[in-house]
Formats: sequence, C-alpha cells, structure tokens
Amino acid sequence: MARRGSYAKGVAKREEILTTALDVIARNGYRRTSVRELADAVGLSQAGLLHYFSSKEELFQEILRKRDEVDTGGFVDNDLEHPVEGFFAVIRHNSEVPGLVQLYAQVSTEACDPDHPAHAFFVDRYNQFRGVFGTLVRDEQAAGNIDPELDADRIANLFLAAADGLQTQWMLDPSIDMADHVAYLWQLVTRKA
Amino acid sequence: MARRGSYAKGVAKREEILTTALDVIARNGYRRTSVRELADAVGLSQAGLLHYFSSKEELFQEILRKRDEVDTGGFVDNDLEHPVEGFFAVIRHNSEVPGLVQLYAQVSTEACDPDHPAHAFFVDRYNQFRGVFGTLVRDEQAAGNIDPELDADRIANLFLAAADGLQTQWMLDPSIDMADHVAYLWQLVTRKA
DNA sequence: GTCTATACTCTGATAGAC
DNA sequence: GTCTATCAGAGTATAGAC
Repeated sequence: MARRGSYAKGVAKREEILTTALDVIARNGYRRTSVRELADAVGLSQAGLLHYFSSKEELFQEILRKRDEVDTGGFVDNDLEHPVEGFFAVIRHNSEVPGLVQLYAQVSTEACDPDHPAHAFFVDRYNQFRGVFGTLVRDEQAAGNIDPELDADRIANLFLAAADGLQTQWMLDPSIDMADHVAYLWQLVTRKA
Repeated sequence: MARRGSYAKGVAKREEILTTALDVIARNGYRRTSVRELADAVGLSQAGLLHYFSSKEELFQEILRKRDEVDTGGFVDNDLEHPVEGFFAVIRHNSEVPGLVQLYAQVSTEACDPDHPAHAFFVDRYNQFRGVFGTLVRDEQAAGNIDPELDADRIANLFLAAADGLQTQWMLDPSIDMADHVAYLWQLVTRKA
C-alpha cells in the first residue's frame, strides 16, 4: 500500500509516536502531559510532532484509537466461553494503567462538546460498543441465561455507563473494584426473575 | 456571623459570582468559558474575580458546590413517597441544562488527579452520595421492595456510576434518555428474584 | 478590604527556512 | 520531514491605587 519509502517512514513514525505516547501517559498521567513532552519522548520538536497530526486533539484521539486496537487485540478476540469475560478482562487490565484511564476519561469528556474535533470519533465508538454489547446480551437471552423479557439495548447502555462511571469512582478512590462491580451488575441481570 | 459590613459584602459578591457563573456556563458550556469571561459577566477584572478564590480550580469547585446546593434544595428535600424519585428528578432536570452537565463532567474528571485542588472535595462528595444512596437501598430492602440478599453498597455505587456514565452517552447523543435508563436499572434491582 | 494594571509563564498553533 | 521562531491565549502572581 505504501507508494514510496518516505510515505512508509511517515506511517512508521506515526506508529512510533502513538506507542511512545501511550507509554509516557501510562506513566505520567494525562494532566501532566503536554505535546512538547510527547515530542521530547520521540526526539522531535513540538512542531515536528504536530507535522503528523493536525492538532493536539487529533493526536490524542489517535492515541486512544491505538489503545482500543491494543486492548481488543489482547483481551477481547480470544475464544471465550462467555464473551462478557472479555469485557471484564479489559476492565481488570485498566486498573493496571491508571494513566490511560485518566487519559480516556479526560479526552472522552472533552469530546462531548459537539465542536470538539474528536466528537464524531467518540459518537461512533459508543455506537459500536452499544451494538456489540447489545448483541452479546441478546445472545445470552437466546441461550437462556438472561430473561428474554429484559430490554437488551437498555442493558447494554447501562453496562457501558456503569463501566465509565466506575472509572471515575476508582480514580477518586482506588479501593473501589471496577471489575467486581461490573460483574455484580452482570449477576443482577442474569439472575432468574 | 458577619463581623463587619465589608465582610458581608464579600460574601454577597462571592454568591453573585457563583450564581452568575452557573448562568453563563449553562448557556455557553464549560469548554468556552474562561475565568476572564466569568469576570466580565460580573463586571470585574480577571484578577478582581480571583481575589475571591485562590485559583481557577477552586472557583469551579465552588461553582459546583453551589449547584449541588441548588439541586438538593429543589429536588431532593421534598417529602417524596419514594425517595429514589428525588434522584430521578435531578437527572431529569439535568437534561435541561447541558452546559452544567458538561461543567460537572469536565471538572469531576480533572479532579480525579490526586494533585488537583478539588480532589478532596470530590472524594468527599462521592462518599456522601454513596452513603445516602446505600441507606436508600437498605430502607427499600427493609420495606420489602428490594431483595434483602442484594448488596446495598454495590448497588449504590452502580447507580452513581450509571448516572455519571449516562451523562457522557447523553452528551454524545442527546436522544439517550438518562432518567429512563436509571429508572430501568431501578426496575432491575426491585424486581422479585 | 476591594480592585486595576501589568507582567510572567506555559500552552498549542503556524509560517517559513533548510 | 523537521527545525527555529514567533504568536495569541490561557492561568497566575503581585504591586499598588482607592
């Protein structure tokens, strides 16, 4: 797909920037990470880094896209007996990387503003997750594990909401066990009525 | 409690600043609101406004404290047959003031950083809400409306998390009905096992 | 006690040289 | 593709008028 060596190098450099950024932010948190620092970490000037991205906001959007890529590759694709376990695994993993949780929370919140450059990205991301989780619930209903009377879409939205909200609570008080709470919600949903 | 007239004036001015700020932010959203603009809105210079607060962060913390004050006074204190209705009422009201939802989401997320000046404020706020909601659940258990086998504390945390997470989803897609979803979660919890 | 004016630092953005 | 230089805007700090 690469048309020239220079193009391929550009792509490789972009990847390097994103991977390094995930690393730096995982260590330092989002709040203390400016574009200049990320530039230093890959040996570029601030302007040099922004050559690859149109703005700070697009840069961070791409960092999060890369993170999703890593997470889905590592935790969700496995052949699991219960697909919801992949969801729990991501959440369990999140408590190992507080800086990235902070990054996600911060950027997704900023992107709620319709004028934010990453707004469409997050709208789309949530729609995808709603679809995937809705299907997951319907499958469990078909398998007889969840009451078929329950509303799969509302349950899917509630799970995503709970996962997001628990991140806030966990960041404020790390003794809150995110995965435990989400699993408890799953238990509430799967119990026989 | 005021020791002198001037002191009372200072308190009144602080109140005016907070009330006006809530107004401006409700209209313009958080992202577009700088300290300078809030200062203009009350006829002060930026430094003049920050005379009343030690920093931008403390200012916004106090704005949110004021908002909690207004909300609990207006929606929760009423003598309700089902106390959870007060909770629903606040959520329903929130969808009338998107700018304030944005403000809350943004500042509470920033305050997740342990170094943020408002960190302790939010830790405390969440602990209070967890306590109140936990009691609410236990009361319903005692009244026979919720299965006494369920874990009241985890349910309380899940409700707060869902409410927070639904704000994100609603901001990204206003067709999501926050109050409807929280009421559905309540329905899940109150159904007989 | 209240407030203005000013200056300082840091951020992200951008133009233009190489 | 990358740097240097520079910019505008943000928040912060302080000296001093009233």
